[in-house]
Amino acid sequence: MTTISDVAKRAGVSPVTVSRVLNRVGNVNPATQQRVEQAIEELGYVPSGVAKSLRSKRTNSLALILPDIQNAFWTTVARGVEDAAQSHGYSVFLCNTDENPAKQLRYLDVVVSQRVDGVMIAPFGSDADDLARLRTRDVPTVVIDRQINGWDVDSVIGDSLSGARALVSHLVSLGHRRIAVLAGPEGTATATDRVTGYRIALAEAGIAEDARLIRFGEFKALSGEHMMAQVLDSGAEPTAVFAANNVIAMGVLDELEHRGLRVPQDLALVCFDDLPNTSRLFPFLTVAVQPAYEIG
Amino acid sequence: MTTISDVAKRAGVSPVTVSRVLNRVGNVNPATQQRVEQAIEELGYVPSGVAKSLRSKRTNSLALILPDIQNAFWTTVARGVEDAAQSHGYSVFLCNTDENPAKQLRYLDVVVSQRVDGVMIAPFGSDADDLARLRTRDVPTVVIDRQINGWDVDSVIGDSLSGARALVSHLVSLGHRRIAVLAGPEGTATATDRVTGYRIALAEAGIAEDARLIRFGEFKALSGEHMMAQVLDSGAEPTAVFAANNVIAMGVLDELEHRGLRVPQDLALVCFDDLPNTSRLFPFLTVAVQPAYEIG
DNA sequence: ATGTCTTATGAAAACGATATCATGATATCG
DNA sequence: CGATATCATGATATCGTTTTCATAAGACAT
Repeated sequence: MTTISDVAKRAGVSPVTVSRVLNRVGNVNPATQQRVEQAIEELGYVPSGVAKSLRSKRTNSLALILPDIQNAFWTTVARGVEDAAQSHGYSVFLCNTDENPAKQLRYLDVVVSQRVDGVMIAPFGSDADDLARLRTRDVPTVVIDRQINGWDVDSVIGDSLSGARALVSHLVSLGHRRIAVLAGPEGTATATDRVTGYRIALAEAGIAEDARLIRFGEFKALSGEHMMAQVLDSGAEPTAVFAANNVIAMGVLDELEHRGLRVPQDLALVCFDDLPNTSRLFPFLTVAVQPAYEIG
Repeated sequence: MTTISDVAKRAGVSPVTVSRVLNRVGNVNPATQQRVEQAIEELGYVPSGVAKSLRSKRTNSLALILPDIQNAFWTTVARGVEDAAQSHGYSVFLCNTDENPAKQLRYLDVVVSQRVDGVMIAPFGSDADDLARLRTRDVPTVVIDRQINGWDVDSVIGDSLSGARALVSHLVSLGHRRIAVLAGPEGTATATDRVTGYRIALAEAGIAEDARLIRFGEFKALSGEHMMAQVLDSGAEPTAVFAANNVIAMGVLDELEHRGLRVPQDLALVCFDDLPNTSRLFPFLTVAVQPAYEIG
C-alpha cells in the first residue's frame, strides 16, 4: 500500500508538502502542487483514513444501532440516516442487535473501540445502564424511537402514546369494546407507551380493562402469533386487535389464517408503522405511519 | 479518552505489559496481570481500534456494498453477512449505492481509505473498470449476485439464467405465448442473464421473440411501472409478464391496478426474488427464490 | 561454578498521517 | 536600504498501539 512518503519521494518533496496539497491548506507553489498531484495519480495513492483518524481524533464515521434491519421501518430510517450522513461526508456503520441485549452490548464495545464520531441507537430496553459505555465515554449519542430513563440524551421519538390512543379510539368509534393490545417487550418504552395510549383511549371511552387482552412479547412475527393465540384462547373474545408494530401485525395475520378467521370481518386489526405495499396487502388495515425517513 | 499509558501508570507497569495482558500474549506474572486488569476496570479503558489498526494493518471491518437496502432481498443478504462477520469478530460497514454509479464510486473510495479488510459488493454494471480501485489496491473482494467481465474475482451468484428459464418455461407450460420480460439495466449481468434465460425458454418452446416484449430499465418499482406501461401500449398484447426482480414486480402491479387489470385473470405474473409475505400478498405469484441469507 | 533456558519486564522503533516550529527566499513598505 | 511580511518548504514531534530487541533474575543441567 503506497504511503504519503512514497508520493513525496516520487514528487521530490517532503511528506508535509503532500499533506498540504491533499488538504488544500497552506501555501504551495503551483508547479510543486502539480508534480504532487501527478505523483498521486500515478501511484493511485489514497490516504489512510486510519492514520488520519489517529492523528486528528476524528473518524468521520457514525454508528447506527438498530433492533431489526429486516423490518422495513428500520431500513427506511437507515436510508434517511445514510443520506444525511453521506451528504456531510460521514460513513455509517450499521449494526443489527436483533433485539438482543448481548449483541447490543458487543456492538457498543465495538463502536467505542472504533472511536466513531457519534452513535444513533434504538436501544433495547429503557435502562440507562445498558448505555453506560456511551455515556461514560462521552460518545455523542442520539436515541431513536425509544426513551431512556435516567439519561438526559438527545432523542428522536415518534409519539407512541398519541398514536396508540388515536388508533384505539378509532376502533372504539367503530363500535369495538373488547380490544386486545399486543405489544413488544415490557421494558421497552415504545411498547409501554403504546399500551399506555391504549389504556387512555379505553378510559376515555369508559371501557373497563381486561387483563387477558393486554399482552407483552417481542417485536417479532412469531411473538405476534403467540400473543394472538393466547388472547384467542383466553376466552376474552376480542373483536379488534391493536398490534404495537408492523411485524407483530404480520404474526397476528398468520395466526388468524391458521384459525380461518378473516380480517376485518371476524376481527378488526390496526397497527403501528407502515409496511411496504401495505395498502395493497391489507386495504383493511389501519396503521399509524411514522415518518421513518425523516427520523433517520 | 484514557490510553494504554494511563492504564500502565495506574498499574505501575509499562504500556507493553498492558498490551500483553490485553492480547494474552507472552508471559505475565499473575499478580501483575491482576493489577493491570483492575486498572483497566477502574479507568473503563477501551483500547483504540484506530491505533491498533494503524499498527497491525488490520481493521477487523468489512464493507458490504449493496444497490438497495430497502429491498428485502438485500436486507436478508445483509443479515447473513452480518451474522457471519460477527461470529468471526468482524464489523460490517453497510453501504447503499442506490444503483447509482457515482455513489458507488464514492463508497469505493471511502472503503479503500478506511482500509477495510475486505469488500463484498453487488456492483452496478458489469464493467471491471468501475471496480479498478479495489483491484489495483488488492483489496480482498467478493462480488455478489452480479458477474463482472474481465476480472477473475471470487463471486457468489445465483443462477439467474436457469431461474429465468424455469420461470418462463412455467408460463409456457400454462399456455402463454406472448410473454413480456421487464429487466434491470442492460449493463448489469443479473438483468442480461435473466433475459437470456427468457430467450432460451422461448427458443425451446419454438416461440418467436417480439422486441416489443423485451424491456430493460432499472431494478426499481417506478421503472417496472413504466416498462409495463410501454409494453401494454406497444400493441404486443402480452398474456404474461416475467419481472426480473421483486421490486419491478411491485411496479407492474401498480401499473396493472391503474388500468384495472387483474392478476392472474387478465395477465400472469412471475418474478425473481422473494418478498416478505409474498404468499399472503400474491398467492398467484410464482417466484424464483434465491437463498439470500446463505448468499450473505 | 559456569553456561543455557525460561520468565518477566521495559526501551525504542514503527505504523501513516498532521500540527508545530523553523528556515530561507522574495516581496513590500516607509 | 533596512525592516518586516509573505511564500514555500522541510524537520521533528505526536496520535495510541504493537513489534522487536534488550535485560535481569531464577531454574536447571553439566
